[in-house]
Amino acid sequence: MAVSVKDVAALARVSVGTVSNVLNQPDKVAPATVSRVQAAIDELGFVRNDAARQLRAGRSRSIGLVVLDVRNPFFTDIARGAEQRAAENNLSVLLGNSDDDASREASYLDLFEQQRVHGVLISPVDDPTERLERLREHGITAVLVDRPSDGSGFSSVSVDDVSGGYMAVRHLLDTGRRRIAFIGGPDSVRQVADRLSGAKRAIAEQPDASLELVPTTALTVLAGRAAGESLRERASDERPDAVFAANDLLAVGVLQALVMLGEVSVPEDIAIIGYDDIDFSSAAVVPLSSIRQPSELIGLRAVELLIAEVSGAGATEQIVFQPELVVRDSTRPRA
Amino acid sequence: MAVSVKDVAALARVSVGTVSNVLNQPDKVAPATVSRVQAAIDELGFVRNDAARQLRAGRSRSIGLVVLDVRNPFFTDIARGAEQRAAENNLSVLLGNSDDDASREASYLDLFEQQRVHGVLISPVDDPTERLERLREHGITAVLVDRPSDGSGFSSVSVDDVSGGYMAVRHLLDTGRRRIAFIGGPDSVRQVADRLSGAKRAIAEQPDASLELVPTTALTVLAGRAAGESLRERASDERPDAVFAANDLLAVGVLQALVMLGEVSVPEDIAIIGYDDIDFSSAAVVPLSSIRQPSELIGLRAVELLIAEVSGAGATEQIVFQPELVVRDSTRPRA
DNA sequence: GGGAGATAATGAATCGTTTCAAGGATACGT
DNA sequence: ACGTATCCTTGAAACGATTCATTATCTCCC
Repeated sequence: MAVSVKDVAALARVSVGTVSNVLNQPDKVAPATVSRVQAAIDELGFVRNDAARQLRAGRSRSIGLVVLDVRNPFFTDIARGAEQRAAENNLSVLLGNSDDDASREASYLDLFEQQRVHGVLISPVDDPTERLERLREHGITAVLVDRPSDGSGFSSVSVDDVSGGYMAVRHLLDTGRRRIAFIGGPDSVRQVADRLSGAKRAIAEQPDASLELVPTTALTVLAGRAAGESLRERASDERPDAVFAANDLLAVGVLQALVMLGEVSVPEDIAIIGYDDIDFSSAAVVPLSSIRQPSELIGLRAVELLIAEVSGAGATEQIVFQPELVVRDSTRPRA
Repeated sequence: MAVSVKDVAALARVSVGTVSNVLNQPDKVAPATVSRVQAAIDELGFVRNDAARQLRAGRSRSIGLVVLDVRNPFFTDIARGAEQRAAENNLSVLLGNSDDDASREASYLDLFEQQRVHGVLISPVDDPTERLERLREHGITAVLVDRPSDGSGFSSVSVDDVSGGYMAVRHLLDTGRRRIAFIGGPDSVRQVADRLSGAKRAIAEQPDASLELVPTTALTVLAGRAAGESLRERASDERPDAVFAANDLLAVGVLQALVMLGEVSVPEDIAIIGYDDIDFSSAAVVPLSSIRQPSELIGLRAVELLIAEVSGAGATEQIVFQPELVVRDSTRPRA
């Protein structure tokens, strides 16, 4: 049933070595032979066995990508960027979804290690240094995505989340808000912690402003809705006058909860700003202000760094993008 | 650098066969030996080489999944479902994104074939029968996802799109609309054609109703926005009074375009219903009515069918789910 | 004490490809 | 006619795990 180079070689009456050469370096083979072998390949419907190639090569032509949440368009955009650049280099991308769960993340890394992938791109849940060093010892390079490498000796492509957090809250303050709520969590997610820290810095510059923390257990629409409901249930004078959500999914959820029953209006009563600027932000009930990150570019660059590190001198590099404020209706100043 | 079973065997002073047995059937090995081998594995940091295993096994433990659009939450939900059931069976899922492009789809299938995947789940761009039959000849089973198999002899898990299209338009008619526009395309996408055909059937039941086609080139927010703008630019008496968009992404785009400038109001001037009921539908400018499909369940079932077909008698099975109407503000009847 | 039976461990063969040293054929220049 | 350079092709070794027929060791019982 399975057709191998041997069968092709037999039919074309050449050696297996020649078949392999036709496949990999046709210019080393006489034209007549090439076409004879090609004909045999077509006739038998031969398809290369990747496992055997990889075994010989010692490494696969796939890149493993582990993201925190496939349902977040920010990450699928990164994946698209990565995939594009990978394809240009004749590589493919294996997409793994850790769902913020360290054990799922670990099992993907195990899988990738067993597969002897070309390299790994990862937006880690916790501090991955130790695990990634083991990968490196085994000859697998890793590039951090959406997370700086903090001198841990890995290449990384990230966006300055502290600065993004600062921009978001600075914008809220500039438009006259003073009682800010930060909605996000868990803290263990680095991006959340950084955005919060930027937010705090902005608050510190404004003596009459205050920052309240509303923790969530996940960065999803659902968690946002829950947080939003907790705000809506408060007496109106105990509500914040602005919300900075740690990402757009949360912001969408918060928005939904606040506006649904018509008690609270956005942005009149409460302004909202999110993070990531996913496509849907502009299509929300009230178009959402947000902090934009160059997501596809992150994926592209990450693959580039990976390829450079694998094939080149092995030098690491850190890239940090600056985010960008996108203002929409949800943070319109009060009349 | 690379640690193989040989090294482990040497350190534990057993044969390679025994190491393999410890890995795969520890109960066949004396407890003392197991722990000695385990110790050696830990000390050396041995990691199995998947390529070698697969080569021997003749087939990998991955399932290839090709979807039409990773950015569409409907498909990532399917992927999540598939991944979950796969993981329970000690399989992993490779996610490929065809982006409605037949050549991308083909190159993923080539890749999966070279990888000798365990099986393929595919939501195909065109008619994949021929290609999938070649896969089958090579011993790779395929299950169609979000598409009935039409007697082509493959298992499939789909949702009755004709019925969904009918439900959508029937609902619009029931709420008093008569000049319906169907926005969607390209026709070559089977789901679009089926939903349209259901829509036509509903129209046929209502003599005073009319259906207009507004073709799009893709099923994305962007394409929807373009279509929506073309409607907005018309004189108000030439606009339809309801829109049925072939999926929610389109619907969101249409909504954006119509409502943005405030000229057209939804649902007063134009009602909108989408398809898929993605999370964002309920959070749109005007919460969108939609046709809900059990997306995660589709992924789960597809993997189940695949596993059954691969390991069992090879019998195929077709599953067809019925969609469900979800009514929200965007189709509220006019006062 | 010897044979039957159970239990463990062995090691060579195998999967399908790539690589590479070696060999063979051909043409060319002298 | 001979040496040499050029161009193709060959065939065996290697990658690393699994399998399985075989051998080794031990137990138990008559």
